[in-house]
Amino acid sequence: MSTSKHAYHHGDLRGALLAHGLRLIEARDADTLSLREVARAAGVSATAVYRHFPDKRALMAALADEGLARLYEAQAGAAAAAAPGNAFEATGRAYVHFALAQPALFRLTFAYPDVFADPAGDAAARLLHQNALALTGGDEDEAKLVAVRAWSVAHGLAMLMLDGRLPPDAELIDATISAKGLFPNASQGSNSEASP
Amino acid sequence: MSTSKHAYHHGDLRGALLAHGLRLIEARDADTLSLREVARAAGVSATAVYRHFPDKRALMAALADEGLARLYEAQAGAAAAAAPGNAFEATGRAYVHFALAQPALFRLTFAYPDVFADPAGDAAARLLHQNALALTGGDEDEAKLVAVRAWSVAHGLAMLMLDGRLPPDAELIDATISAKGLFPNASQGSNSEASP
DNA sequence: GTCTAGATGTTTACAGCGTTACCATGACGG
DNA sequence: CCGTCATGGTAACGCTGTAAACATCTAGAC
Repeated sequence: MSTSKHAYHHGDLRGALLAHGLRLIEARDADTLSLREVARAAGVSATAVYRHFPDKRALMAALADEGLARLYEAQAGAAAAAAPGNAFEATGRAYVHFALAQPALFRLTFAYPDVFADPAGDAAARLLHQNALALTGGDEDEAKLVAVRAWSVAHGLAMLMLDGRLPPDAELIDATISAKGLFPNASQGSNSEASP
Repeated sequence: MSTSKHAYHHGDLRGALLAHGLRLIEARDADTLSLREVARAAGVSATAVYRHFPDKRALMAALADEGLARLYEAQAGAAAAAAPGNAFEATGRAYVHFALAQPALFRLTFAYPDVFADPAGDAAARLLHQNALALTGGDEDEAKLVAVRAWSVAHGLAMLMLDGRLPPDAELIDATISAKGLFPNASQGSNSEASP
């Protein structure tokens, strides 16, 4: 564990590869990140990567893991900062804004299905489920459906905006991700400003 | 116009390339179609493609055009076959089912934003707008929002299923793409929801 | 009919990619 | 001190998209 800068052995090449990979993909629009480019950024030969990841897919999946974690953080932060009744909408807005802010990372996050047993994925799913449950007043079956719909709306809106099919306007996001518009007859429990 | 099998000049290489490209991409899961593979399938050298398309992107965009046309046909067919009140839901279901049936073509369709001035895109947008307008009872502003929401739900659900985030169940599609669930207070004017 | 110009095809080549086989270095346990 | 093994590098293979130069067929002018 030398951690010296000019060591033949890197010390923590795996971490360095992930860090450089994230740095590279954040300043990018499409997910055109190459294994060789990441190795180059880390100042290492391309084949050195294979000592830490079996193939490119594994490297990208690790980056996708980190992307999912950041997406969850953005959502959780937005939910915590929002008023109690607006937490669900806030997470949805944060989801789409995250996608627009870091398009390549967002795409990468969903391009690699290996993120199944990911803790961040679990946390995000839990947050979504809780929000849905609050909206349905405890109805489990209805909450599952609401969760799928909410996720689909946010994900679809993000994708269509990223793909240039819809204008990436903040107002359009707000209007689309609207609990009142999407789930008008929900939440006898915790709704704040229900229709009079 | 020889159309003989051994002609030096192909006759309609552009059309042949598109046909072979579509045939190849239909039997595929990811959008990993290469220009050289299409050329090989057409029995032609790779660089011959450049006499008909400026680069690979243009070839893929042309394939995406055809994909969009087929997606629209699937939707229009489903709308025509459905009962009058269920046309909107039917188009949404057809959208997701098309994505599941031809994942690579569906992905390709949205991966190339050059399909802006496409007639099929216009037709699909018109169909969506009409369906939304019927649901809102003529309210234009509300119809635009409903259209965006419906598109987002269908597109997001399709993408999440293609990416292995949601199980590709027909029942889940039916339950999610439900006009009663998504737009419960529709078809009666529905203007009790306007924002402040 | 012949000639010529342009459209359409081929061959060759180049740089970049992911990946494998093999070699080099150096950290660590005996 | 020395061997072993994790961790690095080099060379090479087949693939990709694409440019340059060359070949062939077609179409119109005379």
